Amino acid sequence: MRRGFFMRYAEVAVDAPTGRGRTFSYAVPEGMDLRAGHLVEAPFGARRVQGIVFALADASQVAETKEIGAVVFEDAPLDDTRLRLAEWISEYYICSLFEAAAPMLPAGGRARARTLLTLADGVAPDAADAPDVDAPDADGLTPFQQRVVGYIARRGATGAQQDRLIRALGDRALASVNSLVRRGVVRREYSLRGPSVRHRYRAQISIAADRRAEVDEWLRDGKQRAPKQRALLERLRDGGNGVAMDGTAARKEYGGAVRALLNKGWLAEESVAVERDPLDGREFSRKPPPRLTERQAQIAAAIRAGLSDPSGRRTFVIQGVTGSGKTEVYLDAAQHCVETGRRVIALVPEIALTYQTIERFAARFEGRVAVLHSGLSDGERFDQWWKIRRGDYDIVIGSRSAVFAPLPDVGLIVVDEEHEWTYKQHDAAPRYHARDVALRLSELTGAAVALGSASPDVATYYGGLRRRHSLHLLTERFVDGEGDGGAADGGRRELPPVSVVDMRAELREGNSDMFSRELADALDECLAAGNQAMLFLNRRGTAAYLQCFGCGYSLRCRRCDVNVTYHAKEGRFICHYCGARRRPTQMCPQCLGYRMRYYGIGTEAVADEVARRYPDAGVLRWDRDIAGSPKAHESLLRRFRSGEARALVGTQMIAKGLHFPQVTLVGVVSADVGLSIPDYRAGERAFQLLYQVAGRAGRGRDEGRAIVQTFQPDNYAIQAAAAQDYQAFYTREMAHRREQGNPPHAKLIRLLRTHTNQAQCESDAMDLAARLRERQAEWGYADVDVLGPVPAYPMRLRGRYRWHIILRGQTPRGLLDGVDTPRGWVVDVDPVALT
DNA sequence: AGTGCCGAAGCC
DNA sequence: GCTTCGGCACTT
Repeated sequence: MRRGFFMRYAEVAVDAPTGRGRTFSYAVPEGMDLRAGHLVEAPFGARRVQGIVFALADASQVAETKEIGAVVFEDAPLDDTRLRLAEWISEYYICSLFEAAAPMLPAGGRARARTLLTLADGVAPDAADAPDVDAPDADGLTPFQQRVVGYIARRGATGAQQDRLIRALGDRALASVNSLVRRGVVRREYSLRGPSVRHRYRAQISIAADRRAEVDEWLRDGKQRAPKQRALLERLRDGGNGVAMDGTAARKEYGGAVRALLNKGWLAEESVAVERDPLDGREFSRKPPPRLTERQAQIAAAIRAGLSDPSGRRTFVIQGVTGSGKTEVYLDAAQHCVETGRRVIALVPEIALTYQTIERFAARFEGRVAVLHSGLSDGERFDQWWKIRRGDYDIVIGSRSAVFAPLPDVGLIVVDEEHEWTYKQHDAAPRYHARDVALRLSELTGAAVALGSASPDVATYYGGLRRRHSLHLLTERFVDGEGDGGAADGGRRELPPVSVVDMRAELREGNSDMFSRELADALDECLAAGNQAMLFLNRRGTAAYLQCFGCGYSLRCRRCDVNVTYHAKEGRFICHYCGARRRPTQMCPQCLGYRMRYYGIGTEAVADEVARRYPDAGVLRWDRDIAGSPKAHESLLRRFRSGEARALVGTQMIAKGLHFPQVTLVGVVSADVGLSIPDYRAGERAFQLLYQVAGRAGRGRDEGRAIVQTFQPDNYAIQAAAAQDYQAFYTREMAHRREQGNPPHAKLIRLLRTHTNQAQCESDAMDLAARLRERQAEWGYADVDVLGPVPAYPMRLRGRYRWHIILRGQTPRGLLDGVDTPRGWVVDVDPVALT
């Protein structure tokens, strides 16, 4: 958009906790070339903050405006489509417009304002050296204010960051700081650092275009001295037209000759952006696209049709069992999309676990694929971002946040394993679901969306049955050498038989081992035959908890209201919520007796047990403790695939997307973890996990089997997973959802209050719930339930108490219209878990 | 998020 | 009648 004479004002979403959709008017300085989508810096109150220009206008909201301070990147990071998308996110997920747009900025582009605190001149830091003394000192500071001064004093001349101080000393430290600043004891300063990442440039020299003739003539005349200048010029000339050399290298080699020629004007030097590309130099084996099966071809044709007719339904749900070749369908659709001149975003739940999928995209579209993942350096991500925006790639593949990639002309969005919970961001605003953002992006751009899963989210499947989406089944499963199926020349394969073992019966009959007799026998047989086995358990560590046999006390985290899990290798108890470590204790801290016992098992214990029983099998453990980085993943993957290790013990990580042809036995050591948590989606979660785990067996030439151990053999989710029957699960689950009025029959919004003080937390939650109920009565929102407040689980996390209110109904959002989120509250729309 | 303002509570 | 604290509205 060109800024006309009248466009003297900009509507800017500032990086401050404003209400949803809100912008502030700023004057555009004379001569500033400002457009919608620009990232700017602007004064806001006493501070300077970043902002995003959403519109230019010839009038302002207020009489007096301040001026935009600076434009951060010359090119506007957000295009019109993304501005509209941010508006929707702000409204739908109830967050500020800036928060909504922030994930669409180039990596490292967002610069947080920092508040620095220093002691004012003349304040003796030693006045606060004894922070725990109760009596007020000569300065008249309260003991707590002394602690604050002490904290700042310890940071010295550099100053203390206010947000860190508040994290260290608690919320009330802010009030003390305010009072200390007012009294002149503490000085407060603000800083807004620029983006942490910039384009990397290198100097490049070449013969100046307009002096070429002169240079040629000088070189022809063989008599001149200055041999270095001559050598450099000859090299640049003979390299062909417009040949250039790196400036630094040239100076190193030719010394002063460079400077001399630049001064003479015969050489030109310019800055060229250096590209940092993580896939550069990696090779992918390129295979011709396989012939699609009849079923795959039908689905591919439907998507192709959807790609060329954006007026029809263009969301395609592909329910395909593990190994049925969904990826081939994605690849075909992607190819068609690229051939028609549009681009593709492919989302995968977790890069490290879906590396095979990425490799297949990279191989099919060599050199045209950008991979976005957390393992990249900021610089790599930054450069990728701008290249994607320029249209240098046809395909962007990445996890959740890749849905915000600045790809021009998006024609297709693939969401692989669409049911995965990692697609929902729950820990920071915007609390978006990447699949739902993709659907919205599709509405804005006309792009088609392919949602693939073996066990779709019941809400997605419901959308398919209601014909909101186009629903397709891929039921045949194929044996193949490598990758996620699809080879038409492979043989058909039935799903592996799954048996459910009742662990209560096992106990009654005197077997208290972690393995039932059936699983133990199957392991013997599998390993003796030289095959591989995978054992699954949804808990890391060795023992689930340590409890006193005398008084019932169990060892808990100091900052969270949960038991801590024992990790034998480290010899420590670890809190799985905050990571805090505790030493083991033999004496009960409560009754001072010596009867502490270890209860429950984790992956570490299972791996140890397998290693004890089968010393020669080679046991690998695969969970978050082991596989922290993508490198570690790859190395584990290689060791298991090569057959060097024949047993793999792990958490849900091993259930996802990986393909091991030699695995003939999958054992679920305990299917029960997480099944009894108070969450309406517990059943769905258990089903998805078990369904996937069981599907891991028998993907090669040998038959496979799966054994599920459980204390709840009658649970519908476990039974349906064992029967590998999605329909059965769906029917039962939907009946429950309907009965209880839960999604997809209603929408949920979760309001979470956290506070270091338990009573304050609870009473704030009570107050808000009461206000909402009043509002509900007044406005007549009879179809919205205000549930709670109740303590969230865990009730305390990282030292903060947690209470929440759940809004449930057809339009729960209406109750929050015009309500700004109070401080200390988190709003989560469509929460993925109610814990 | 930071800040100024206002009323309530604390202090002499 | 004075100061301090905590909640609240405003920032363009």
